[in-house]
Amino acid sequence: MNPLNRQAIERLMHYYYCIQEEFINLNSDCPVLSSSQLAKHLALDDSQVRKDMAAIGVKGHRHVGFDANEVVDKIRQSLGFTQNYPAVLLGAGRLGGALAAYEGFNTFGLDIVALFDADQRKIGLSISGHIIQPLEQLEPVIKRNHIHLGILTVPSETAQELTDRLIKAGIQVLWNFSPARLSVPDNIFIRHEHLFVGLGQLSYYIKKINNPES
Amino acid sequence: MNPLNRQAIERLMHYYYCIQEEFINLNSDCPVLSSSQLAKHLALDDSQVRKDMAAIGVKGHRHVGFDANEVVDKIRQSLGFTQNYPAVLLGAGRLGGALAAYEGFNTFGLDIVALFDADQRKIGLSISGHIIQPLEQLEPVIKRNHIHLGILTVPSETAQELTDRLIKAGIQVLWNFSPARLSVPDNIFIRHEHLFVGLGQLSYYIKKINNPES
DNA sequence: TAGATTGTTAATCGATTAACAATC
DNA sequence: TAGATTGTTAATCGATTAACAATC
Repeated sequence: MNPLNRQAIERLMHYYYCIQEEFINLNSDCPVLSSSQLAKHLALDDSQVRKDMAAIGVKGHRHVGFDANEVVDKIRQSLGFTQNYPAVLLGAGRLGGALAAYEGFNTFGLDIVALFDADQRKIGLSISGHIIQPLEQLEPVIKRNHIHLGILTVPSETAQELTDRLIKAGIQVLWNFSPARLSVPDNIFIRHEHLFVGLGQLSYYIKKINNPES
Repeated sequence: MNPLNRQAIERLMHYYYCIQEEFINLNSDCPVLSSSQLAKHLALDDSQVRKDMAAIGVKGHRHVGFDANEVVDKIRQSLGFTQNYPAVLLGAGRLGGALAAYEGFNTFGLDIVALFDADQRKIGLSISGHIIQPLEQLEPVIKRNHIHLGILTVPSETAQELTDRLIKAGIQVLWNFSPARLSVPDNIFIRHEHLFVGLGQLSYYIKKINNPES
């Protein structure tokens, strides 16, 4: 199977969410969707949808469409949701707490097994079933549980230092919510959720509302 | 001035953050940067940087580079950070609280003036100086303060309904943190922070670690 | 001056869209 | 069957990269 590029993975995620919301369990036990239906929901071209289906090995039925359950299964296989993967979360503030408490992520295989915080006063507190641990426990917990994924919801000042510790302890995939641009070795995969980037678009659009000609 | 596309705005935001971190106030009161320096920091091509500078009207100096302060100023003007813009935030949960409390957004002109929640028990509580108000106050607050931007950190079940109310009340720009795909009229700008999309990439990469050949 | 850097045009690249034969 | 839908190749489009003259 050819590797999936960034855009394809993003589209697959939208298909996955959309199909479960709109096509599954509505009024049929064998729901069917056509490429043009799905394309319309997500504002894509229908041949794009058919290419993506081919990329994950779903065969459609001419004159009928694709089997919605099969599409969902193949997306789960292609993106790896069939196996749960454990993660550590660093920074048990409001954002970290929100991520730890959000159950919707389970659907995608994510299993946050441990929370850490530098603030001594938070140690021992519990967020939706997880006890906040001190950073000294970071390395043993990662090794004991064979964890590959680290989630960073810490202030940008400590983000690089903690990233280095995570990588040293064996973490290979990072999900960064701090505004910091972190440097990591080539073999480490890092996804940044740089929320401030979105503000650029919002601000630009608001400026245009107030100032239509410029 | 030509309109800026999505990618250009995103790059400008990274320039803005990077320049303030790395170039300003280090050891000079007239800091200078070359397109290749900036490009290296952000893993871009240097001609891309020069094109972006041209797009926002910054003139470089041959043999020298660009004036860092001028670049920052022109980005602020181009994206509209020079004027603060007020916003309402709906959903004072952990994520909403994190956004309301994050001061870094002020740098980009964002000013969250009011928090709302459907939960009666939260009404009157305060998050970093903002009192949580009941949803009945939504329309009068938006109109009184001439607010254009609405931030949604509510569960996906109520997201569409609240979106409709916001638009009716005059909101033209939306920042959506719920996983819902919301339908809005063509003249409304909406930016989705669909965090679950990132999980697709993380999961796919973790699968490849465990399973390198496939 | 020579070397370095911008500014801009041309070339390349990759992703998206269009088209259409195959076929149920 | 006729109409609808897939599967796939070709065409288009837009963004990125390369190249290089201008010049401080």
